[in-house]
Amino acid sequence: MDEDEPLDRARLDWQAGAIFRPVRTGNAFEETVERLLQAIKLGVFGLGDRLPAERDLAARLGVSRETLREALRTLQQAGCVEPRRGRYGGTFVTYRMPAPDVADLRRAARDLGGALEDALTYRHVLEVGAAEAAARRPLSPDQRAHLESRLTDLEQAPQEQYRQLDSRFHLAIGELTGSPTLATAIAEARMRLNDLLNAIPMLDRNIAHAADQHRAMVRAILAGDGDAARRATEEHLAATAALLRGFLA
Amino acid sequence: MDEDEPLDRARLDWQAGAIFRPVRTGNAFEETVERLLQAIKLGVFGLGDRLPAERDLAARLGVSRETLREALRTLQQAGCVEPRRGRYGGTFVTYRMPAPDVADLRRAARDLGGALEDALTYRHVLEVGAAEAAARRPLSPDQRAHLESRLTDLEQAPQEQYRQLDSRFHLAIGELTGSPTLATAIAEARMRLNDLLNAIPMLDRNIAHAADQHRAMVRAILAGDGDAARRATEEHLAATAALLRGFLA
DNA sequence: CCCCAATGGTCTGGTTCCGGGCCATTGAAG
DNA sequence: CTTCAATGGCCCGGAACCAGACCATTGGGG
Repeated sequence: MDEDEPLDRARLDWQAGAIFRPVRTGNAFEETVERLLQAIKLGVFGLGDRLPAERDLAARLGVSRETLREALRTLQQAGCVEPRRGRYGGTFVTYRMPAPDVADLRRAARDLGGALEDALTYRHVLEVGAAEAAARRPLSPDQRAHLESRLTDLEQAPQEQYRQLDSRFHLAIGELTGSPTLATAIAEARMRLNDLLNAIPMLDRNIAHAADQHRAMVRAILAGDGDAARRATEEHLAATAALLRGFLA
Repeated sequence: MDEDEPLDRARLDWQAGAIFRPVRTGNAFEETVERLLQAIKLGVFGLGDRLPAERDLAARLGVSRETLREALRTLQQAGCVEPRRGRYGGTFVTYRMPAPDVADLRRAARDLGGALEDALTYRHVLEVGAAEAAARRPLSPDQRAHLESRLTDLEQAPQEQYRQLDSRFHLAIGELTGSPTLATAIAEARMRLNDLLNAIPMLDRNIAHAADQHRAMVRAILAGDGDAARRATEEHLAATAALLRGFLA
């Protein structure tokens, strides 16, 4: 046994995490809270927007209405959301993004721990690959217009909404790949880094730099130039990652 | 409202699938069966291998022992697995891969439906990105040896085990990125295509071609040449995808 | 002014799932 | 030969979760 154990251990560690990872991540309630919170923080729903009706939302999330309501109640108590009754009522977003704070950033990074490099690698592979895939795809006029509109939304964004519109821009590229799975994975990767990205102070110089890179990405994608799209995205993500590491150092 | 509705719909469809996807996919039992079956089909556990003990496995899968046992019972009835009691007992794999069959392939593809292109895109982005990421990373002697050993295992594989060792080779590249999330995603992407890939008849010519590509990938990764790793992987995946589409046409 | 449809708010019965304890079986070690 | 530890086999009480029905509130349309 003393000779076989190390081999078995190695074999399991090898990819036990990849195959034998948990089937169910904790309880449905917590998962639902997290999902809604991220939807709001990613800017899918902005301040004052109405969430889908409870019955509808519960069905989309594959969770019972009771569980969803418990999650909404939690968000309400946290001041993120506010229910209104009656016809044309609903659940409305009241969340306002807190001002960036380097202390928050360091704390968030500490919480992530070793998962930071993991998340950065994951995001890099997904977003670079998605940009290239989108560029190599024939895009409809609607799709082209949609991408450009996301870009102009972002460029005209008031500082308060910048992060959320930035997320929406990047998620839009994922959508253009035509692979729902890929789009979902990009959203998930971004969710993991979201608290970190949101905590980065916004300097005019960095925003201007990012805007150039965003434009380069869009140009390459619309031109159908996969290599250029990949390079532009690599550059953009590298800049963001460097910025992040800078504030953490 | 008649004017806002279309917008709301579009807004939701936009990425409702990405953010508001189901929190829980069906019941724990079915999910567990699927996971175990895929672990076996991906070759993580070969014929005659012993699975981790029930208590251990249940903990890894984040599921109760009863639920796991129900899943194992199902696999046993399907002839995939066989329990043995007593110390040094356990649950042993009895699954043998069925011979490739084009009819199976077409049926599996029909079951996937439109998700086929989705899965292929997803896999392409992940595996190409992973190969590049692995190449750009400093690899320990152990890691280099591990990759080479996976390659030689594959090259010396008896036909019966070829598919499973092929999966293990590709998953090993994911591991080399140092990103558990990425490795997991690669495993998941491969799982989706697994039934399809397993149903492809194995022709000597194709296997020889694949072997060349595998060697090129390993060479590039070990040489730290990210561009070459990416190109070699792109070529390999394109060939596989073309083969697949060929049998479906 | 009244009605109605859509929404959030509440309750209940039933199912799944979990946590943990206990038993039965087996083969290696002493 | 006996002991013992690790394993699969079994069972139960409680918690989580679900499906669905019903109530309360609201604002627009008739």
